[in-house]
Amino acid sequence: MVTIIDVARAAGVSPSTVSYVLSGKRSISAETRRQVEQSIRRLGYHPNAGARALASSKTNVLALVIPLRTDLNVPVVMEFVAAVTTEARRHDHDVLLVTKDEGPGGLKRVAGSAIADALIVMDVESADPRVPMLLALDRPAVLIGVPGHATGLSCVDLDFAAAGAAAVRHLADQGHRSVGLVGPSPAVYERGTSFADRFRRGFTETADAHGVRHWARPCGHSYEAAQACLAELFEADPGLTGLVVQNEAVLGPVLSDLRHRGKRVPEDVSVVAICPDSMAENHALPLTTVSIPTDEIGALAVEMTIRQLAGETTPETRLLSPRLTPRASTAAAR
Amino acid sequence: MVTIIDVARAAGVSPSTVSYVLSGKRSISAETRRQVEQSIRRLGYHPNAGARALASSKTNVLALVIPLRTDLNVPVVMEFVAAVTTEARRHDHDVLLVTKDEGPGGLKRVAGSAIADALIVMDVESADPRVPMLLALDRPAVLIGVPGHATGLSCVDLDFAAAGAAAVRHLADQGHRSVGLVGPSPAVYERGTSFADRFRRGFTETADAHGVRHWARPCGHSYEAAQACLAELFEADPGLTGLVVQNEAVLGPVLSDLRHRGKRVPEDVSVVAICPDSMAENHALPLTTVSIPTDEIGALAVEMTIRQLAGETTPETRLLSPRLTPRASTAAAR
DNA sequence: ATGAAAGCGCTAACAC
DNA sequence: GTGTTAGCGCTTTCAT
Repeated sequence: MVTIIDVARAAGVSPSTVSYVLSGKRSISAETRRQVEQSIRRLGYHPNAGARALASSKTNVLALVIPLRTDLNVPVVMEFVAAVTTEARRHDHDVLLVTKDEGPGGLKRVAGSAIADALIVMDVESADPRVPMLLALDRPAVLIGVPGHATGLSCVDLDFAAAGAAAVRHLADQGHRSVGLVGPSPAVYERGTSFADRFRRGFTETADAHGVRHWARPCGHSYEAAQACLAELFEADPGLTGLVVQNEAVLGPVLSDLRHRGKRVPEDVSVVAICPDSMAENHALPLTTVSIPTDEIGALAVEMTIRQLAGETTPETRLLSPRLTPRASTAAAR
Repeated sequence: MVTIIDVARAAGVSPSTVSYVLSGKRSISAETRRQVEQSIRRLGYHPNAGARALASSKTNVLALVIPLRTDLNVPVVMEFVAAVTTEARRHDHDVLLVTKDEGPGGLKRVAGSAIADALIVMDVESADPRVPMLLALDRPAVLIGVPGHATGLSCVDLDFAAAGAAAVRHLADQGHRSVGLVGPSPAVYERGTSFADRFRRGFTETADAHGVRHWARPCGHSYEAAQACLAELFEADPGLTGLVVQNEAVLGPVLSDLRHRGKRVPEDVSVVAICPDSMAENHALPLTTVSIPTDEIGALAVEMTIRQLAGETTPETRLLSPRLTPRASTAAAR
């Protein structure tokens, strides 16, 4: 193994000089820098992460806590993971994966063993035991999603209330007078994952404000669940002409069940999907969406984490404004 | 921060004794162990990962290299990530994420900085520049998937040739005389990701062996691509009655396009899907599958890695036997 | 602008 | 069965 001492010897300088060339924390003569950099390259030197962490108390690693459940949209989770990892590298950090099923203990383990400098936590629930743990840990931390009530932790998320509102407004503007929401699975509501409630609130309030009749139903991830959900919605109002689907996993089933019912999209029913844009364009019919900007959210989470690591201390909650992209699945009500 | 010295003092023993209690590397009297364990708990001690890594040259971290591309099945990738992470924890290891786009340099960085003890690499291509790098690195490494030709690296994967064979055999046994393969996207074939070729070979050879006519086509991830793919297949043989879909992303589109063509499943066309079981059961029609056992593959990859870390040195390639589960999407040919 | 040296917290000989 | 101690490779004062 090549150490900093090998490099120092080869360059004819002291180890500390090599360290300073690497960190840029003090000025180095051009000639020395050249020598050192050349030796580093020639020897193929890489600073030892453990030694560095021990000496500096910084690992340059961010822990990312991901949900394992399948009642969430797996591809969406994967997009977050990719976005966070990519952005972390951009800031010279690595990402350590922690699974949600480790619970608060997992966070404690990571913080206690100083294996990561900060934590990014996904899929936070309303009374999530990890929130008090994060507070107690007193490490830089950012939540992707927001817990039920303010906690003093930094959060990033799509403004789901505004997203729900945008979806309904789009339909209302097109003359729809009765709309249905195909929501996330019941389990998501039950454990109080707030994005579901926030979205439904935006949906409901905006529909009320526009005098639009509205029904909201959770929906499991199977075809049968989607079928049952639509059955309920159309039973509640056979005249329903607008559908908002906040459950990307059943987009396919919803669209085919509509077909079975003899409802054409968008002639008979307009459909707005809430999902990443990448998932809206590969359907038989390109879907009007309120997009979930996973890249932006992931990148922002990392930026906020890095800023906390740099000393910024006041927690902030950033809710990104939704963007609705009209495509072929919505049209004016007849 | 609580250090091993604090624990030692509290327990009235030396630091090394605490270390040995933790590692179990020498015998400790019951009483001493009790004292130490109690102090550890009382003080909330966690060994510092950096210090440990520095002193022992072991990080207890596995690097997992994941593809970011979307021409692979994202949910499948996510399942691997989850399986690897879960199994790693079972062996007291953590997982560090590295993205494929870092290329060979990423592997070098991870190995060079000793930030992980071993590497697990997904989505290996036929002339993958990461293979020679892995060989040069001389660290424990396991590939999920197999490169074009033997490399001296350990590999785990589904036996895709056998999977292709099983799918065709199932159809042939039901009396189908002409079958089509909806394959992964062209890009997957182009970069020589071998699972696609191995599957197609199993498909082709088995069809030949059974005297079954066969056509294979790659298929992009959009609805249009699926439509075009089926158009080509049915143009090649309008009498086609068996379809093998090795592209989970277009399962929905394929099924709806079949409907548009007036082909009922399974009355007119039988469909076998290659995908994780979790993805086969949520369709309008439960699908006959050859399942991709992501959990097993991921867990096995970790086990093989851990075994290498324990000193096992001979590389091995493990191809898991496919399992076909008949469901409602296949039936006897009329 | 550079060097010397004291740790960072732990493991693993080496003692007894 | 337990204690002592020399590093592991780096960062960062403190000197000059």
